[in-house]
Amino acid sequence: MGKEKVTIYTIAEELNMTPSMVSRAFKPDGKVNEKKRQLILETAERMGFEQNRMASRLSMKPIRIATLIYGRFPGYYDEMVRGVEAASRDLSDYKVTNRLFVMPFGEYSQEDAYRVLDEVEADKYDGLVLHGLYGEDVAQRIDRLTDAGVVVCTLHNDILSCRRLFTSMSDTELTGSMAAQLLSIFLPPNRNRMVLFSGSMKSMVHQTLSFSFIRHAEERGMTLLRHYATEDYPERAAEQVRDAFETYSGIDGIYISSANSAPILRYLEENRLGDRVAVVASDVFQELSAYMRKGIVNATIYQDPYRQGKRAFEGLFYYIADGIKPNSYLMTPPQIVMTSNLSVYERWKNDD
Amino acid sequence: MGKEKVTIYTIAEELNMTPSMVSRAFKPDGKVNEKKRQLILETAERMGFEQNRMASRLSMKPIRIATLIYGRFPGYYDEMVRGVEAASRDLSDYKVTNRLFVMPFGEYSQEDAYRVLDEVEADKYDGLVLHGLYGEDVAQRIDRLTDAGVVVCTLHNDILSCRRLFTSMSDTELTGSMAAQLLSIFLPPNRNRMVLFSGSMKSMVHQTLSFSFIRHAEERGMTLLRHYATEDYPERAAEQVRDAFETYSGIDGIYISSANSAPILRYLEENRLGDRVAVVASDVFQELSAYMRKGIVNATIYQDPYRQGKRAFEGLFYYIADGIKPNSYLMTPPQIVMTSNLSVYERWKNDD
DNA sequence: TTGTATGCGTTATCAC
DNA sequence: GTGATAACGCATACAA
Repeated sequence: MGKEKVTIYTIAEELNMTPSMVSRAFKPDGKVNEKKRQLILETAERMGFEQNRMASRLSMKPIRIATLIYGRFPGYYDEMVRGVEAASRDLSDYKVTNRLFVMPFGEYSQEDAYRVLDEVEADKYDGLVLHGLYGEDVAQRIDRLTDAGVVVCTLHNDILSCRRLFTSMSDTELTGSMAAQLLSIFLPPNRNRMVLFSGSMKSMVHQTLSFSFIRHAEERGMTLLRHYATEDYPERAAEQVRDAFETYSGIDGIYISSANSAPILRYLEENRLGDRVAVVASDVFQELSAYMRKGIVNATIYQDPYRQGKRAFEGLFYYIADGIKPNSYLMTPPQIVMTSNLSVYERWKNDD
Repeated sequence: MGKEKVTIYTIAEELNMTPSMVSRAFKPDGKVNEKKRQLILETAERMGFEQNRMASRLSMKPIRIATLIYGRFPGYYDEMVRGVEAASRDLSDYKVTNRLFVMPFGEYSQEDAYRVLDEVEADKYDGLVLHGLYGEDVAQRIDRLTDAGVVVCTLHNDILSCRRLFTSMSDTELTGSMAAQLLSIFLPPNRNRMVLFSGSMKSMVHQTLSFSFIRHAEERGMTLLRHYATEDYPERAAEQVRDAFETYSGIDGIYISSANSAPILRYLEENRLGDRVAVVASDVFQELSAYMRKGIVNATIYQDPYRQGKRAFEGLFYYIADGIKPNSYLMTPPQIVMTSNLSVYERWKNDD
């Protein structure tokens, strides 16, 4: 079994060619006689050659990626940032670097964010991970970046009709279905009237999520009393939950499909509705943890922002470095969290 | 911000030394004047030097790791193997190779497995991932391997009182607690009598798992009628489930903490107990999937054997390559699976 | 199109 | 201890 390591030298020797010849044969645009290329590729295959991407990248110029996070909920986008940074660290030996711009929604204006895009374009970065920017303007900017040679991927949200390479997001269709099943489990026997609090209907993510939930909830025989779009504004959510309980007498369950759950849960606590109403929430952050432990929230659906961020950066790198085109959507499966496994997801306590 | 890449050359130049000097300063046993070493380390820190492990590994000799899987349930150990292979692939650029020995329990004897250990020792592998071997003999063999310079980690199960470096396994304490909560949720109202079917009590894994479950179940007010240890034998499980329902009249719930669930579920189906008895099972494999879809199983706890395998190999590599000592236990958190998210875990359908 | 020479960042070897 | 020099495996500018 004494199989020697097979390199481009081994192959070159076997074929009486030079190593550079072999090297070039693997680059799609390398200048090589097509016949020889075929020959090289075949014998490489036969000899069990495996490119050492390490040595390869070592002799190539560094890859520069920028990450712009225009985030709403710190507990959420912090995790995405951690994921991006983890990927960047894991791949740093391949000479990729990440330039990170974290701009919380309240502290920075949209103009500030656009200025970063300018910089990314001017500095000719190789790739961009983009989160939290929406709308037609952004679509155009992304196309401009793409034309300038910057590969763009969006994180957590997609931006339609533009030439971003892919989107790394949570599987919203799946999330809706899981939420429906969870809520149906926690609903009191023979009771099935519930309310949905979602994010903004201008966002694709929340659209598909809401749609999926409603569909699956109906399949399970639940009745949707009302769908409130909180638009990610806490005050809005506070008003709406009050409205809900004033308008409808028998609310048995609530699904909060965005991270904007605190005002709603506070209302439930203050009005001692905790064990009368089944609640399924989204994500895991400090405030929510507390409500879970108090028994206000029965379960929550963790969207794994860490993994979303990680996969975004990785996808970008593998495309830029190796030309491996990822699927248009990298869907990260969400996970079910209840009190028994809550500690696993309280990342601010762990240090892994 | 035009920070040049800082390499050992940059540092050497700064200090009027040679690159070799700098390189040696980072190796604990490198021959360097202690004062100079300090100086080098400090300026490296100051200049923001980051070792390129890629270039480093490139000039070092390959690392050889062997993986021995003496597995019981194909659906389970196949996933572990996939995880090990994924890690091996991801790290292959660092010149690590994996020699894989998969020996199904029925087809191979313990002697066959021991022979592999001999080979690993004789061939002076750098590391070994070991799964499915138990007992005092193995402990001694592991110590011998360790003395011979082979770093050993165990996968899925620990082996006590031996000098294995670490164990990669699922978090059994957590699993027990999750199982208890899940079962309590699915139990019919005001009913709480349940039975536990576990693996062998000779195995640490199943001991702590059972113990954790029983403790948490009691905390939640459930009554354990009986604890059967199926010893991983299907026939045994079949007998025991019959015995259980003949002996106890009001069984409300069942937790099956091992992968040996098929005979039990078949019994439930044949006797139309599906919607009278709440069932929480373990892992995800084809047969179980079917029972979930039929409504016999309410939920299952996925132990993520893929990740367990991946982390085992990675841990070994990082220790051998960089001397980074992992925790004694790498605990992989289990995940909750119900019909709505079942498809995510049906790996035999997916090809990621 | 093909070959040569050089570089990528680090370690190992072997003189000094 | 210290300093040259040759690897490691591959890509590429440049010459042929």
